[in-house]
Amino acid sequence: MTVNQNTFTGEYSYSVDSKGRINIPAKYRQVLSADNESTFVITRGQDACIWVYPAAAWKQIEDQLKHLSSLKQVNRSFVRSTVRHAASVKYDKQGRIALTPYLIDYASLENEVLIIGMVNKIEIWNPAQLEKIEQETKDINAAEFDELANQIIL
Amino acid sequence: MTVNQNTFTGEYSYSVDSKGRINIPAKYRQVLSADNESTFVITRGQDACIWVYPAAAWKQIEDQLKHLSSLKQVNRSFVRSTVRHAASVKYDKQGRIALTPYLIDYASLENEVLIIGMVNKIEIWNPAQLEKIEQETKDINAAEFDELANQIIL
DNA sequence: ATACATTTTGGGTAGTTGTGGGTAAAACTC
DNA sequence: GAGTTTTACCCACAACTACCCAAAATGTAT
Repeated sequence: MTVNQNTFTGEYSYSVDSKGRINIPAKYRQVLSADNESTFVITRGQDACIWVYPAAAWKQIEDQLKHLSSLKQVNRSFVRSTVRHAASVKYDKQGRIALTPYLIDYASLENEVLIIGMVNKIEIWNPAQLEKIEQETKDINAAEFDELANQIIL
Repeated sequence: MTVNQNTFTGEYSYSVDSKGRINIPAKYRQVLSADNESTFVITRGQDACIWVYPAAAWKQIEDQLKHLSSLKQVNRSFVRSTVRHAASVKYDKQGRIALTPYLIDYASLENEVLIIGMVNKIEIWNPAQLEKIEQETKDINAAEFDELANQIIL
């Protein structure tokens, strides 16, 4: 295969149907490696959006969480908050996954949504929410982007 | 089977019936490996909740406890508090397990409960109790959360 | 521009799941 | 040992989910 597997870029405008389902763009399904078995893990994003991981990538996160001892209070809280809203979802013959009511509510999704490739994961946004956040953080980001220049060479 | 065995994620709102029974979410039963023979071990959680382990995983915990020397007072207390209220329970044809009166009381369970996947185990909460604990520990955790998040790349 | 193929969207149906409750066997009490 | 309580197992129903079919929309090639 010529393209990078499990690597997502670009932006798509899709819709959530009355059953809470959403189509995974065909391009993303095509780059998903076979070992994921058509399965993604959806979870609560750090921003007001839904994060979608290839199942195999999420497994690595789980494996790390398994090594945190539950005797520590912080560890328990951390594992709980990370995993609590995660769900493993397989896409159907039409390429759709079912979102959970909680995540739809958390991301304030209505009919129209924006699907954005974030390299190793995918984000699902309410377009209005994204616009709002971009506006709010515009000034702050400008300064910090300079810092990043040290880490990433574009 | 395609998904990760004995690995639990997500959150479910279920109910405890008048006989003290609670349904194990179908997703959790499906990922339980065959060697557990439909059996979980329920025990007192570190927080005010019930911990539910796959039977095979609990066996490993017991093995670890065996290696704690009983000469130390702390060890004796710890072993006692961990094992004392543990019960092995097999789920019925409808997928329900019976909780013990002690554990129902310990976790202050009423009709409505929250079942949370914690990767290698399951937690059963009174929603109000969880909310309370999360509030109490929010500030304490903030700093350590960041540390953990840096180690585990989401 | 037209025909063909792929992709997205909408909806129907059969099977699964969660919940309540009934009954018989087992355990416990006096 | 008889009566009472508890436990284990079974059936039934309502709500939900997964799966399938089909139409609409979009993209591609000639």
